[in-house]
Amino acid sequence: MLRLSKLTDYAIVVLARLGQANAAGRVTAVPELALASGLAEPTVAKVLKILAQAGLVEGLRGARGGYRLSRTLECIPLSDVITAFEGPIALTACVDGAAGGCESEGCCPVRGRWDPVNRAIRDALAGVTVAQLANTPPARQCAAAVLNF
Amino acid sequence: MLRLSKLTDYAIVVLARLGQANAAGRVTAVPELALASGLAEPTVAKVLKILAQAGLVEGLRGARGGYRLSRTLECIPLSDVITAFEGPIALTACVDGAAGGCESEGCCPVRGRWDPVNRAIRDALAGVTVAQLANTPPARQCAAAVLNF
DNA sequence: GGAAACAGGACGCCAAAAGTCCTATTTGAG
DNA sequence: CTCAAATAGGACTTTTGGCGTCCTGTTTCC
Repeated sequence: MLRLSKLTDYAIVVLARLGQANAAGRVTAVPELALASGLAEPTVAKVLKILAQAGLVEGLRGARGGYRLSRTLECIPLSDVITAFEGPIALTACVDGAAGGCESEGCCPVRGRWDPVNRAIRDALAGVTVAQLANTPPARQCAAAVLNF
Repeated sequence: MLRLSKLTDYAIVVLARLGQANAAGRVTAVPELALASGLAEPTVAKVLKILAQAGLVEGLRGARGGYRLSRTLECIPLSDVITAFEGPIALTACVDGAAGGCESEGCCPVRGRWDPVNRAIRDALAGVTVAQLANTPPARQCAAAVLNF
């Protein structure tokens, strides 16, 4: 439905919470984040693992461990979060170089013409930071194109 | 996955074919469209029914009936097609006035802040016409904002 | 009157998402 | 040195929604 998956949605919320806590220099663990976000612990854990694999957060193992932001929320564009959970941002499967996937590739009247559209969506999502989505008070701004908020 | 549904994808292809045929003043029926599109007849029929309900095409019943475009492809923005098949364009369920859907509504740190993002996506999709996606030779242009193609 | 074609809905299958859980590994504290 | 806390990684089950198909009714031309 042109909707983000729930995990992606959760990720934004979790990142927002992490931003609040980490701004105070603290490291936050899963139980605390789950409580603050109103989500189930296993779900939050799953979200954080994916965020860690994408390099958006840093996991600190061992007792007194937890998670920490790799960059400030101002430096995390929405497109990065979405890509981590949903893969490359493209409205159709037949993106640029993807050949062979479509059976009617030869006669498709829209072949190759989705690329500008996908680029527009990507640009729009790259122009919004997680900080703008969270209620984060304006901290130091990143060098990023900013959407007309 | 931030992907269009297959039906939406088919719809663009079918509209493109309809544009070619209708430019010659003809009315096209389901079997012919299915053949030209390389899709199964029941699928094409389903697509056309939805397009007709959305007012994008006009169904002519009875023998020698078929489908005809309600407007030229230049006047059909991509957003109209997507809305017909996927509902309102919004990345999250908690859009503007939608209250009560989210259980953690009260404490959500991103509450209400998705709206500008959704608007940006909508604008981007409204700026592309089906004619631009199809290989349609440039006909008379509609009064529509056009994406940087 | 009959055939061709759309209108509208209902049904079943399947794939992907979503949520949960288990085990291994790491690390700090006592 | 041992234990507990916490992440890493994967596997598994349930559920949801897309997708394709089909059936019945209605309309219209020949």
